[in-house]
Amino acid sequence: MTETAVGSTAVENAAAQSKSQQAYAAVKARIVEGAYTPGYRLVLAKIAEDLGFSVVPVREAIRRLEAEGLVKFERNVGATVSGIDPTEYLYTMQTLSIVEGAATALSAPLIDSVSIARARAVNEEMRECLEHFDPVRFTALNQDFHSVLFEHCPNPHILDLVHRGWNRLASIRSSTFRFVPGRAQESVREHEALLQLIESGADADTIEKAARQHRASTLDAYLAQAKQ
Amino acid sequence: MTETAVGSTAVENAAAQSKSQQAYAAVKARIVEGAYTPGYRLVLAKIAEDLGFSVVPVREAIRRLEAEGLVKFERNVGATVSGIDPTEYLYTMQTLSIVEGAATALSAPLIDSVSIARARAVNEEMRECLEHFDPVRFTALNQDFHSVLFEHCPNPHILDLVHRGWNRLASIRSSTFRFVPGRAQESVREHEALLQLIESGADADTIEKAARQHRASTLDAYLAQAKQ
DNA sequence: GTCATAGTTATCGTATACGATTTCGTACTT
DNA sequence: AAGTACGAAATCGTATACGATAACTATGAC
Repeated sequence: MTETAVGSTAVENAAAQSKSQQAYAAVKARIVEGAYTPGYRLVLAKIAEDLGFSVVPVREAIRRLEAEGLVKFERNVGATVSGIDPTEYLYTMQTLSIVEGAATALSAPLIDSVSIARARAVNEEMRECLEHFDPVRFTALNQDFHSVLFEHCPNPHILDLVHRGWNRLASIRSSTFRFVPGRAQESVREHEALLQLIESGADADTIEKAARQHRASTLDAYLAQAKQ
Repeated sequence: MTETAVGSTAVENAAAQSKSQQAYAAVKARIVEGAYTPGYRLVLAKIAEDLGFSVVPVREAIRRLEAEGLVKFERNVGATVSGIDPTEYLYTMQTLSIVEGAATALSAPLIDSVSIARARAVNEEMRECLEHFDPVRFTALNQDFHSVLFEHCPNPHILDLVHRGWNRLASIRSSTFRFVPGRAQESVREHEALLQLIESGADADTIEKAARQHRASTLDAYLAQAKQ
């Protein structure tokens, strides 16, 4: 756990990968880790040289990242790590609130008490992170928390959408969007409340609303701050 | 309206497109129109020859289609139009019900009476299609109906997810999944009910549930039939 | 007759090469 | 001094080429 890049295709374990896949994983990792920040110019020839192979597989990798929204690829101009745009952030968060809400509701009936306990442990760690002020770890743990809940999610498509959203948010990590004061504490509290709802066997609709609101609240906190 | 391939990037108007984009549009169109049916083997060299250019842009196009789920691309084996799998159908429909539900709820407050009237007209055409038994046109009109409702959707990301779902369904059009007896009539009725909800200014949650159920019912009808 | 194995063919994956386009810098004009 | 026009450098887009891999076919053994 606590990996950086999220998604089924992120790191296929073997060495028997195509260079195209390797390039995809490498560039994606750099974006998600923050080595390539938004606006960063992705020069194909340079990346190819860095990785030690030609531009063709790199192009394919970039195209794939483009399809996932992590990269903007403009004809005859080049590729850049995509956007800080507040509007884009709003879109992403709103979409995430919907797909996370659905994923949580669909997963809830399938979560056993062991998973609940693990999720609770992760949430405790998050609480500790707050004291030591470790936002990077906090974010990673936050993904872990929800990943535990989604472990038995019956719909991989929805899970994939969640992961895409997370990666997209990760790509803009160091920007102004994250970490509204006080929001993190609230987030930990909401996690606990969500766990109790799941434990109590609350109906799907209630759980979905709670999970959705959990994400939406972070967005609201940002919007409220941005307004000032 | 009543286009075949749906999505923002489907048909960039000019001739000044990259061959990669042309290839993408061409192959996508063939899939969505049903010329390439599921399982169809996409031989890169052959497609390249058909279109009159080399394999490199075709590969990029295929990669993009892969990212959208329309194509399965296996290393050293090749690309095929992706799947009829009932499970896949279930995933897609379930995901669609969620994103369409959200898109409808988000759009509802922004829909004016003119759009409502247009949607209603489309729905009337659908009713007529039922009498002449024109399922292809019915499906196209169905997309038109919802497209009218989504015209002012404030979140393009969600709209994009809707379009991807539609394209995915279109790619399996001629299979056993569509057109459960009686479902089409019900669908037309549900459209009218949905319009009345929107007109009456019902709250977001009610509209979302109705829109979600509209898609879910089609899935349920299929599942019930498949069980027999 | 069926299975295993070797050889052939088809197709993929990637490198290299080069024309096309954009961008940047410099010199020239007003 | 500011703006424009030209030229050079950087970078992209695509074609071609070829080694690598998998699928297919045919031949032989049991």
